Amino acid sequence: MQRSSKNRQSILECLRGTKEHPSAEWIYGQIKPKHPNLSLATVYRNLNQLKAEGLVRSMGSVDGQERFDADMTPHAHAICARCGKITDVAGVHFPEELAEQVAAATGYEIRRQDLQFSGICEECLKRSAQ
Amino acid sequence: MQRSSKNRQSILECLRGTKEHPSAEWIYGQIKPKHPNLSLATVYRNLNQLKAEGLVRSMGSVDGQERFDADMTPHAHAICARCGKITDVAGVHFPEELAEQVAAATGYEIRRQDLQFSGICEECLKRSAQ
DNA sequence: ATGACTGCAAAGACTTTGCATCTTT
DNA sequence: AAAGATGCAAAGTCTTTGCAGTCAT
Repeated sequence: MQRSSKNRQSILECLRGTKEHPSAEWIYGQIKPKHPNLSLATVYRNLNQLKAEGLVRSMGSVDGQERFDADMTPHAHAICARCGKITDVAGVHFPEELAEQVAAATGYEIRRQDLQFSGICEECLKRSAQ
Repeated sequence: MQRSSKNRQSILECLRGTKEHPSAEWIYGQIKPKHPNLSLATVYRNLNQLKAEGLVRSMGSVDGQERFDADMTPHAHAICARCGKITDVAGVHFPEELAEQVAAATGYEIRRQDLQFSGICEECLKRSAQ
């Protein structure tokens, strides 16, 4: 049986309190100052556990690092191909019936759908304009 | 300037000739028998190069391995969370105007959009039904 | 007490890189 | 001959794991 753990709690709170869609290491960097003997392995272990519990999901890897999100509501993302930033996109909804179409076409039992846009973010555009 | 290379050629053909959305290692395994002194590093190097040229794209990582696709036409994918298989989904089109909405909402210059479904594939469903 | 959680260091897995050699132009 | 491409082995990254000690129940 699972117990309560301050580390796991902090990790979840950290993830819920940011829009960074961060990597394990970023989370570690945030929490470490307050819990000086936290280790990176614990962050990885807890992220995997939270993922298995469905409290957190993986956004896939950007530049070789897995990125996480605690916002489990369906929403689209935009990823900057240059700096790796991940931005939530509000107000873009994909029709629910798509999942059924896909299930019919592929035989899959669909559990999740992700709509991901990739391009260059506003800051990177400005930076390269100069 | 770039030169022609049998290795790169083979890798591209391999990728174009399969629906596996394979990893570097899978491609290596396919080509190695015909080119016995091919090295895995070369596969990685060429995949990166092909990616930079826009002839190949990355599907993101599945179980820690990056997966590639040479089909550059917009299409949706279904990924099996159990076995990692990636299946093309035909006939599911996302409205083009979405990209514009996203650009307006985020300030990004959108270059690509990916629609990804994840769930359990037909074979895995059968397997677990027994 | 028991089983879960943790830190640390070591191990693992995937990918990249340095370098000498071989190819293509 | 010059610039790319390659093989091999070594190095790098990110992530997981083994183990002994700690903590929650």
